[in-house]
Amino acid sequence: MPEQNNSHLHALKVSCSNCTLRELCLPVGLNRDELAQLDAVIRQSRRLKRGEYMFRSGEAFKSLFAIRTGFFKTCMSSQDGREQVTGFHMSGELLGMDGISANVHGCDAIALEDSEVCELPFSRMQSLSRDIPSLQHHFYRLMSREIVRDQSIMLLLGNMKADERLAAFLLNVSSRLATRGFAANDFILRMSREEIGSFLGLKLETVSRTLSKFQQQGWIKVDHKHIQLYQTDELKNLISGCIHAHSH
Amino acid sequence: MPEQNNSHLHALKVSCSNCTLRELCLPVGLNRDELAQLDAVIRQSRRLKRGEYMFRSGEAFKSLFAIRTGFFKTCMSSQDGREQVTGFHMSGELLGMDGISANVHGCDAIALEDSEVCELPFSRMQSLSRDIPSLQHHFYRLMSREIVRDQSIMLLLGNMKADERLAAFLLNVSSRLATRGFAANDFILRMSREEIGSFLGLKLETVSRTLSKFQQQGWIKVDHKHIQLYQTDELKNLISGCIHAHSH
DNA sequence: GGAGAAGCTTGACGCTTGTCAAAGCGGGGT
DNA sequence: ACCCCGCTTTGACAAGCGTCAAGCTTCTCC
Repeated sequence: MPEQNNSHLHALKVSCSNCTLRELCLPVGLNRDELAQLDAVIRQSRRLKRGEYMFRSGEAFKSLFAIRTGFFKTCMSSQDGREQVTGFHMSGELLGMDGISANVHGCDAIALEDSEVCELPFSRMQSLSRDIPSLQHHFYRLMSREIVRDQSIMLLLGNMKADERLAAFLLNVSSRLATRGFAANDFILRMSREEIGSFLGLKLETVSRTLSKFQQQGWIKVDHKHIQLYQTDELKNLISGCIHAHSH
Repeated sequence: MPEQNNSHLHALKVSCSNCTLRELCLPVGLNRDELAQLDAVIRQSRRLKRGEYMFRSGEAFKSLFAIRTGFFKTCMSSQDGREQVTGFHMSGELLGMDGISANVHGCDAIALEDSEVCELPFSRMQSLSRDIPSLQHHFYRLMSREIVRDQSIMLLLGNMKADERLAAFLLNVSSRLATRGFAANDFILRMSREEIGSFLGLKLETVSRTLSKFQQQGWIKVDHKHIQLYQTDELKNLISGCIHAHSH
């Protein structure tokens, strides 16, 4: 249900100009000189092992982080210990935008596999985006995209049943992997059943049961974290009714 | 649960410079000349009657809208007709930021009472914010605030029980009204039970029953849309466990 | 002012999902 | 290589919320 297009690459195109290279940035419309300025701002990338924090809720906000490689979850925790996963994030995505409003990070970002990120000091990106209009516009669009993503998750949590949520989740993961050149119908989940459940507003047992149900119906194959999608049409059918429709 | 501070006034301070006046803008740090530029960009305000659309999902995105007076809901509708309310919005709040990413509005915005809005043509705000750094920063913060708000609603929809959701909702409305100088413990709801339920991921009957339950316990008084809060402490107790806590 | 529609409340019932429990499997670390 | 711990699966049961239905109040429009 959340973004099923290839647009997350835009973040990659900006963030990895000093590594994954020039041509990735061109779509943003930067010239050679502007690229050099951008390179100068991006800090050396940081490597994180599985389980490490990219940032924590409550920490001072100084930078945005772009995922170069790897996989992350973001989550908030409540006073009584419950934690809610607010998103799963793959290469090319930009994290930390919720920290801008109060100059404090609003969630934890934790690596679910060994990962590599670029740090973008926000104040310098801000002044740079004054000089490079297309960069400014790009940032507005990225933040807007995050708003759209969050709202489609609100729709999922507010309207959909357990099997619809799982179907939407699997299709979302599948399409995002495909965008990055991985197999769309055969992948390894990097997160636990509990983390999936937390993200989808379900208990881990419900996640497990629903996956088993999908398997019994021949729609997917589940081997622990290894998922294969056999009949994506059936999954799409499940959520066809609850998908967002423009009114015109 | 969503924003319980006075920061929504920031949008007002920007948007209403040509009406609600100068001093409201100063906190953003604009000088006389910059204010004049801003005034020139803001279009004459528009009046809307109850039930009218400020914008519709699918329409071309050209402007953001600041609510000067009145009350709005934003909602998305799915193909099978179900609609989900994604937010309720009061004076001073800025709407339409989800349209930036795709140049298309992503939700409907509908007046729940006669209202008045300022239109901010986005491309002109964008170029103006290049010349006025504090305005640029202000916009980033407003968008970030929207992300934070959406994520706290995700937390509500993913983790909380019906009575916790209602308590969080009532306290949120109360605090936002107080911020605007209205009574915090005695107010008229502008939306129906069904709209509340849609926003909170509940059915209207559950909303009604839960309000009745609160009333039986002496915590509130319900007379249709007229709500009085008698024991906000009890409501706060309900949600104290599920409120967001920084990890440090 | 009256009639109809829309919104609200309340009850009875059932389904979906959460809770508790037990057992199996797999993976990571020593 | 082995062991232990954590993750997953599955079952039985309970509860919370949704569904259906009826009756009531309030608002709107003529």
